Amino acid sequence: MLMGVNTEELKKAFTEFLKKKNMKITKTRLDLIDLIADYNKHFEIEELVNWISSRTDKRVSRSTIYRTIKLLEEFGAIKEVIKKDNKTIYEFVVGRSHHDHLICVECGKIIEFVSEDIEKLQDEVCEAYSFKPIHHRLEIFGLCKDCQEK
Amino acid sequence: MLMGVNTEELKKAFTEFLKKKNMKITKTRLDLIDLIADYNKHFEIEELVNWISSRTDKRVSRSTIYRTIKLLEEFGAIKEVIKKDNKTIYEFVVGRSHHDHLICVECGKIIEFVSEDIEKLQDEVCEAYSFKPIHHRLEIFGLCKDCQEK
DNA sequence: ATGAGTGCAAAGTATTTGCACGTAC
DNA sequence: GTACGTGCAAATACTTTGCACTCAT
Repeated sequence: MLMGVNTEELKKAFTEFLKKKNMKITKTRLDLIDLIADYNKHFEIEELVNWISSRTDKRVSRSTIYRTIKLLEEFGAIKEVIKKDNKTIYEFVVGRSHHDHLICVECGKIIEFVSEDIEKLQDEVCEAYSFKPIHHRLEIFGLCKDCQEK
Repeated sequence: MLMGVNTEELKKAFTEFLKKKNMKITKTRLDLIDLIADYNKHFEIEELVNWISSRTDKRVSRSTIYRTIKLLEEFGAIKEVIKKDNKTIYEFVVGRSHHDHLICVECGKIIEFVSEDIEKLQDEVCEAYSFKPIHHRLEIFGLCKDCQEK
């Protein structure tokens, strides 16, 4: 374990989640939580697959990664945060407050930002339409400071 | 032509755009503008392809639709507004002010909304990070009024 | 006349699925 | 022991591309 997220608690919560769905608590599923927590940054599935297959300790197949990613999304541990070039960029969201992203179209850099005010306005919009929000995604594409200067 | 957008002016502008890029002004490219304007709602490419192939007057192949959609996006006549289930939903944006979307995860309904305040806050965020925004996409997924009641 | 555009079929990506085998319970 | 989970390879879905023919200039 390289970082600060307490995966033990998380794995316990995921175990409960799986039990409620009458699904089995497997080593592979719990391992994947450790792996993603270890990876500790935004990821595309292909990237995660390659990174995991380069490890010798824990191994999870591509199909199981896809299957488990879906479960973890439903569970709420990860989110699809950016859709770009027909790829999905995921993020491990446990222990982090909600934020959105600035994405540089030139170099691909991802900048996270938090705006309570934007969140609040979104809630107001939803209320105005009697819409019950579940999740949202705000992507601002543009040029980062460095790429503007080039 | 079924609706209010003046495609003649739009086609003229697109012609200029193509000239500047040293690309040819073809019947197919201009036809596609009419077709999308005619379609007059959010669309997925597959949907547009089927609708176009059901017409007898103008026909454009799937490959050319993909190729021209990219050009029209660069030109600014259409936008990728929603990414859902690994599909892209486009929108014809000519003559319309910028807006974002509430998407019902149950029935798929799309509700458009405008919030000047959210736009303004986004600009402030960008400024704070010296980020030059080009376009953005805000998708709020949740349950529409009808689906909440069910 | 010439090179870019188009349509078709084939190839590429990303993701899902069927099936035989393994594992949780 | 039984049913669900996993890994593999095959299938699917969406998008792009190579090529021969066509059309804009």
